Amino acid sequence: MEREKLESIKTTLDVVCGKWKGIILLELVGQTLRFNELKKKLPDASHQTLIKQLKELESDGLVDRKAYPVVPPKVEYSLTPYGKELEIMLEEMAVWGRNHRLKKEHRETS
Amino acid sequence: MEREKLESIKTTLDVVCGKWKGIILLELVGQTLRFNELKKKLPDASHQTLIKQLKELESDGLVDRKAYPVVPPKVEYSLTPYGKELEIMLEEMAVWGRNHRLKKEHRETS
DNA sequence: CGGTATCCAACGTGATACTG
DNA sequence: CAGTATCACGTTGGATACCG
Repeated sequence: MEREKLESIKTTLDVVCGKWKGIILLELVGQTLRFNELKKKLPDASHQTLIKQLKELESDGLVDRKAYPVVPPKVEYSLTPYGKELEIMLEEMAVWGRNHRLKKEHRETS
Repeated sequence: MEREKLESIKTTLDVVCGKWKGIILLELVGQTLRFNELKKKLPDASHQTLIKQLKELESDGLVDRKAYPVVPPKVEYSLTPYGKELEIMLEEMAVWGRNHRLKKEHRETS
């Protein structure tokens, strides 16, 4: 197995492996959301965990943060062109995860 | 965004997000390895961290563990048919991760 | 050779309170 | 509304030592 491939996988996992990052990215596919809208979609994520993860995603170049100089503040998050390239991978993850849960249920009821 | 899709992504991340899991899975694509062989391929992973992660992957149904009743012990790890379905996703992760690193280097040298 | 048992440090997540 | 600061806590990964 080529060394570079291994590194690439680690890199991807590093970027995507926050408790809510996969979901954040998926929510942002195809739409721009304000912080509060995003928060409503992730009711189980705490306020500043969400902020932290958004900041990490931003500094990794996946998410674009646009702050409007108004009162009260308004901040919009969206995917960068680059973050959009993750969509294929997210789809694959969704497909596999669905099967995994079905299989798990099957194991537990058999 | 459909609720089920979000759950599916979380499920997948739960399974794949160990420090070495992605790499372990990738190494096992297409080949069966003994514990020691695997260990040699992951020189930076500690002995029982590796064991822990293998156990988790096993209980998640991704990895098959085959122990031969011989002395000294011989244990072989391989992907289950089910684990093999991850291959597509791993490939996508490798592709994206490669781009990510290239972009990062570009940012840092510009 | 492969695995277990403890114990510990580091990190990620979350609760709460406060700011502009 | 969005973000920061501080602190507490659980989980994860790793070091060490020991077993079959």
